[in-house]
Order: sequence, then structure tokens, then C-alpha cells
Amino acid sequence: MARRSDHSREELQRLILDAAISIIREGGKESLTARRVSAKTGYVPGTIYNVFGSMDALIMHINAKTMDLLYHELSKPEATKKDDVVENLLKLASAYRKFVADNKNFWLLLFDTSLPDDRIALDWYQGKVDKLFELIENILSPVMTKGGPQKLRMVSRILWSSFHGLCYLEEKGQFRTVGKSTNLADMTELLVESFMAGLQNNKTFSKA
Amino acid sequence: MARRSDHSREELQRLILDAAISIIREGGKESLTARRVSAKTGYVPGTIYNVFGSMDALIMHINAKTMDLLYHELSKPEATKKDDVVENLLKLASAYRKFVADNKNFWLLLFDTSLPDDRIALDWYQGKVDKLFELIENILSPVMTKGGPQKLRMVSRILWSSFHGLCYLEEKGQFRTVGKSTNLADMTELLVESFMAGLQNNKTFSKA
DNA sequence: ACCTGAACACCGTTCAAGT
DNA sequence: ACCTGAACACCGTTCAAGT
Repeated sequence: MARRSDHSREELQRLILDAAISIIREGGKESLTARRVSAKTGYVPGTIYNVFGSMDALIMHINAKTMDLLYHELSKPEATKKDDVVENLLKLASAYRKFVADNKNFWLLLFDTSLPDDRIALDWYQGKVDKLFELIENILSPVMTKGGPQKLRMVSRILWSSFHGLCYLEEKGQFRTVGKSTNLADMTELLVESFMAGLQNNKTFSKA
Repeated sequence: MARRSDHSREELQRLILDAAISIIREGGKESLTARRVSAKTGYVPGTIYNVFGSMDALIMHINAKTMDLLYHELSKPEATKKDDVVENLLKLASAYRKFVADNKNFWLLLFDTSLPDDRIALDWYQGKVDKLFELIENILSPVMTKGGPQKLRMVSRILWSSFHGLCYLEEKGQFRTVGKSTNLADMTELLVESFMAGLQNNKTFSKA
């Protein structure tokens, strides 16, 4: 091989990242190996370690891109916001489901629990997570003036967790018994409508 | 080594399973390898393939044990059922959180997405999953006489997904911004209380 | 018939040796 | 100074050869 200095450091970084992404798109996280990435770039495995430091670091960069794309996709329905909070939440949930379906392998990598714990210490990473929570907070804030930012954060995280949990168990095939009749969209709708209705009746949170 | 015929097939199965479980308890799913299991049993890696067929099959057996233990732990609060549905659900959720905390490595293995897809085709596996859903159904059924079994299943799966999603994102460290103040128990409480309140007001599902 | 030992085709990661 | 090539210490899985 011996490509030595054919590319700059930045080019090398892009080259490796793109190769890794195309491998995951095709075969999922199981097929991502340092040696396969290097073979695809024409460089030697060691080069990945020069440029990224480790395979985990490379995966972090892929996940960053995934979160950026997810944010972009979820921002679209927010642009067409109506007055109806429930409708806005359902649009967001629907966009999330579409993202999961369209980018399953990247979504699975993003929520892979094998990643090292120090990842959560990285501010830029957590910042991207927080930006996603903010999308829900923006939808909720008009009807949640009473509870303060603390409660707003809490409710946004509850909703986000629930959306995620539904997609996750669906992906794991655990809703199987009922066949295709237990629809993910129906469950999300019942969840959001009931939860928000109950929340509105609670005088600590509602506007009125 | 050459342990040849020191143990029966059943003994061998138990020996391997116990070795695998102790490896996971100590170091998580990352540390589970065929060679480490075989080293711990005193047998050769090939023996695992004789007895279990593959590493994935061995993991399935571990997961089966995990689900049995989970069912056992979640059945306890159900035994002390009160009339208050919300209280019963919160007790179940609390027991689930305790299980996750006490058996983190096994819980992570159970929800690992690397496992093969044909796992979901196995009836005995799905049966154990369904039994867990039934725990919630049993709590819900007194107040959900109107919707029929279809709706009961739906609501139980919504609640289960939400409990799971909350634990999952907590484990991933994604609630970090608010520090320890965003309490998992508080979020569960707000979720269950609001969702059930909203559900009761919906004339399709409530008893009254 | 059953189980092993050894081989096969891979891994992630490191680092001396070359340019 | 930078990148490679080769090595190190592992993997999961298979299967001919022994008992």
C-alpha cells in the first residue's frame, strides 16, 4: 500500500470517517473494524490511530454526525409549528420514528452501550444531546409557564425517554405478540394525548 | 487440559453458563469471550460449541435467566397490591429501577442490539417478554374495563417502554445537565400520574 | 459417538524502524 | 516529525484426528 503523504491530515480524517460511515450503513456496527476501514481507505490500520487515537474516538465522531443529522431532521417539523402542543409533539415523534427507520444502523450505534463512560464527560457531546431536548422544550414552553425551567426540563426528558423507549422496544421486536396491529404511531398518540391531558389538569404545571 | 468426560452434558452446560455469568457480572458483556469462558471451566473453546452451538446461543440462555430473575423481582411488589393503580404502577417501576441498578451488566446484555434477529422468532423467549408485560396488564385491568384486551395491551406496552426509556437514557448519562436533581423516581411519578389521569378522562378507556 | 487440539481467518492496538 | 510495517496478544468458529 504505502500511501504516505498522499493526503493532508484533514483529508485523511474525512477519508477514514467516510469509509467508516459507508461500512456501518451497509453492515451495521458489527461490521465496523479498524482493518476494514483501513482497507477501504488504502491506508494501514495504524493510520486510524494516528488520526483519531482509537476506534472509540472514531465512533464518537460518527455519532456526532448522526446527532447533527437527527437535529436537522427534527427541526423541520418544528418549523411548521401550530398552536396545538399535542400536534407539535406528535409531529416531532413522527419525525424521530422516520429518522430511526431511515438510519437504523447509525441510530443503533448512537445508543450502543459498549461505548466508554468518559464519553459523557465531553461537553461538546452532551451539548448536542441537550440541543435535542430543547426541541421538545420549545414545543412545551407555551403551555408550561407555571412550573419553571426545572419542570420544563423534566417533562421534556420524560417525553423524549418515552419516544425513545417505544422505538427501542419496537426495534427489539418485543411488541410482536399483537402483530402489526399494535402500531407505534397509535401508541405514541395515546401516550402524548393522555400524558399532556393529565399534565394540564395538574395545577402546578398548567397555564390556567 | 483434556477434561474429557469429567462431566455429563448437563453438568457441562451448567459449568459453562455459571462461568459466563460470573464473567459478565464482573466485567460486563465486553469481557465475555468464548476463550475466557473455556479457560474458567477448564475445557477447550470448542466445548462451548458442542454444548451451546454458538456464543449467541449461550448469551440467549443468560438472558433467559435474567428475565426469570426480573420477573421474580417484579412479582414481589405485585403481591402487595393496593386499590390505587398509580401506586401499584410506581411500585413496579421502582422495582424495575432497583433491578437495573443491581444487575446492570445483565440488563445491558439483555437489551444489547447486537444479538441476531432470529432470536425474536423463538417462542420461549417471546413468552418470557410477554409475561413481563402481563405484570402491568394485571395492575391496569381493574380500571380499564372499557377498552378491551387490545387497548390493555397497548397501554401496558406504552408504560413499559416509558419506564425502560427513562432507565436507558439515565444509564447513558443523557440527563446529566440538570445534575442529580432530575430524579428518575420523580420523572416516573410525574409520567405515571399524568398519563393515568389523562387516560381516565378519556371515555374510551375509563371505567366510569 | 464424542470431544479435543490445532488451525483458520480474523480482531484492536502499539511502536520500532524507516523516510 | 510523521507514517508505516510488522508484531503482539488476542478474538469466534470449524473440523480432522484421536479416544
